[in-house]
Amino acid sequence: MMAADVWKEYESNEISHSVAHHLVAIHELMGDLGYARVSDVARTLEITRGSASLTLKALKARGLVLEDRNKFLKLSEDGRNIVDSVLAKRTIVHKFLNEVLKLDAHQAEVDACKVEHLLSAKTGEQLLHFVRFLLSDDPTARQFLAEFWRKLARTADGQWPVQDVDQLFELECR
Amino acid sequence: MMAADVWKEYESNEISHSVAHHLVAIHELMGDLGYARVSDVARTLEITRGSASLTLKALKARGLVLEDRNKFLKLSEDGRNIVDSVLAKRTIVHKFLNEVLKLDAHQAEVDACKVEHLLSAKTGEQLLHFVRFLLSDDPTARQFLAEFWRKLARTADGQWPVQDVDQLFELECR
DNA sequence: ATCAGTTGTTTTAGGGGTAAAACATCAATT
DNA sequence: AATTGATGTTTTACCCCTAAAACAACTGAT
Repeated sequence: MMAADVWKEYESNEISHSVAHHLVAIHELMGDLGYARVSDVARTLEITRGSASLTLKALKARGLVLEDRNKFLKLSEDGRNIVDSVLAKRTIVHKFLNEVLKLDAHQAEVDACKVEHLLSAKTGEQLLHFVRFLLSDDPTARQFLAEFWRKLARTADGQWPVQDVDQLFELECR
Repeated sequence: MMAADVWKEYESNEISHSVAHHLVAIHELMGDLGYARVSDVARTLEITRGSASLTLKALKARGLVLEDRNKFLKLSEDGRNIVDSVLAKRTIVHKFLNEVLKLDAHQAEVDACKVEHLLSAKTGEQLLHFVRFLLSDDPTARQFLAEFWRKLARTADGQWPVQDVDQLFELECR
């Protein structure tokens, strides 16, 4: 059985999906336009200015977003750190899903987007090491990937979701 | 830039974290006690009966949970399918994080719990194939894992989050 | 100087999820 | 029969996120 403190950590996540994307939007706008205002964030995320205004007000109060005398926004040091960790996880998860598991780019993007802000730093770090080695030119890695993809190509899909997991890994939970 | 229809899919997820755990709780209670009432679910999840009552009322309305004449709950066919897919993803993600990436069991449990209901079926399926082969007795897989773990052991941690990702994978987004 | 468009904000409202409290039912104990 | 405990529900309220609408302020064009 899963302890309640485990599943309840989900809601107590310091950084929500929405907040992550507001911060990333500011980061990208700074790169693209050189500035970021409430309207720019709203347009980027395709939400109303009112909604962006409220969320960004909260982020200013949390010290993740700073504001100009002229209402121009930028990330604080803390905000930048969050964006860095989120984008790093997004990148590595996308790479793993797309280039290793061979999911199409759109599905990889959607799934990476869903989990990027939820994975722990340690998980992101280990996944980075793993994917880095997996996609390196190390002959062991190359041979393994070639063999995996070969087997994958001959696998008939369709037995998902669960019966397989039970057979292959002795499962106590069913 | 990430299109808004991608990041907005998060909220439009058919099955929320909370709902997933209510359904799984019923599943587990059926296995443990042979029955599941509102109070049992509330006790399992460590939330109030009132909160569980409201959520489960919604799940009954959605046809995922069925109710006895005596207020005893059980999963519908749809509810069972959701539980199966969620538990399958939880299991395979946990196995990957713990047995491949060598995260400790608790961290693996927390991270798996956070993403289990968000991953697409296709991602779960591919991950299953991947982990199955990776942990099989195939010599290519065994050699690869041994080499990865050997390299991992000599890696000094701490360069997370992001500078590394940039160097290793030419990144357009920063 | 006026008018239109853009921008930022607040207010109001709704959905999801939760807690706290009040309430009604029911069963077992006395 | 009366009390106690467990159970299920509703109400109220709060937090997060969003939309819609109204409002104020600023900018630019005429």
